[in-house]
Amino acid sequence: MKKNVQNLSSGNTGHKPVIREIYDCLLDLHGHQGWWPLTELHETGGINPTKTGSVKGYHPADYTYPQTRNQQFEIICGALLTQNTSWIQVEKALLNLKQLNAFSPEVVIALGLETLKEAVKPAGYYNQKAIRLKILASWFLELKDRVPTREELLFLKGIGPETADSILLYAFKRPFFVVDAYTRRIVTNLGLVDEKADYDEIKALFEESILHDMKLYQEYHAMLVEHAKKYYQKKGSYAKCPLLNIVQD
DNA sequence: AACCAGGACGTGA
DNA sequence: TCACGTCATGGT
Repeated sequence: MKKNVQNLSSGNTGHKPVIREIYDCLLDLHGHQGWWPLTELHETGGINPTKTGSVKGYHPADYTYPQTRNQQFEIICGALLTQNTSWIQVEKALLNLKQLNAFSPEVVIALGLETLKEAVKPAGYYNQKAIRLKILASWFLELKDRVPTREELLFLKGIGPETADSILLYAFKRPFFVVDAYTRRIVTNLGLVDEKADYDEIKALFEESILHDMKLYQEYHAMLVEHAKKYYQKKGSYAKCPLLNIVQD
C-alpha cells in the first residue's frame, strides 16, 4: 500500500535546472545514443559502427524503432536478459535467440525449456531467465496491440521497476524514466539524492525536472549509461566526472 | 583474484 | 518495511 501524501516533492525541489543542464552536457559529451540497440535494423536504417559489441543496431536520432512486432519483442527480451548483466553478454544470448528464430513469442512458447536455457546461458541466471522469457512470451501474445500498464508489467515474475520502465520506454515508446545502477551512482555522486534514495525517488527527480517526452527520456537514460561506462566503472574515477562542474557552487 | 555487469525475488527479523 | 542471500556467466 502507498500512504505518501505529505511528501511534497521530497527535497529535490531545487534540482530541476540541474537535471536539464546535465542533459545538455551529456549531449555535448556523447551525442545521440540510438537506443534501444537491435540485432538488425531495417535496410534503410542508419547504423552506428562506433559502438562496441557485435550488435550494430544502434540508430542515433532515429526514434522510429521498433518497427515490427518482433523488434518490439526483441527489446522486451533484451530488457529481461540484461538484468545485472553486461550488454556484451546479452548480445550473445540475443544472437542465439535470433538463430532459433525466437524473436517471436510463438516460437519462444514452443521452444523446449532446455533449448531456451542453452540459448540465454551467456547472459547468466539462465535457469530463471529462460522460464521468465516464456512467461513474457505468453503475456506478450495475449497482449495483442494494447499498451500495457506499469502495474501489469510489475505483476509478471521477473519484471521489476527498471525492467518495466525499460519496456514501456523503449518497446512501447511511453515516457517512463528508467533508473538503473549507473543512474543511481551518478546522481548520488553529484549529491542530488541521498545514498538511501529508493527507485521511485530517483525516477521522480528526473520526471519532475524535464518534459514528459519519450525521446528525451530514451536519450537521457542511454547517455547516462554511456557516461557511467566512462567515469563510474572504478570507484577512483568518480571524482573525474565532468558533471561535477555543474553541481559546484 | 576480487569485483562488477543497463536487477529481481524470497526470506527472516 | 528492509537488509541480506541467491541466481550465473564473463570482463577487467
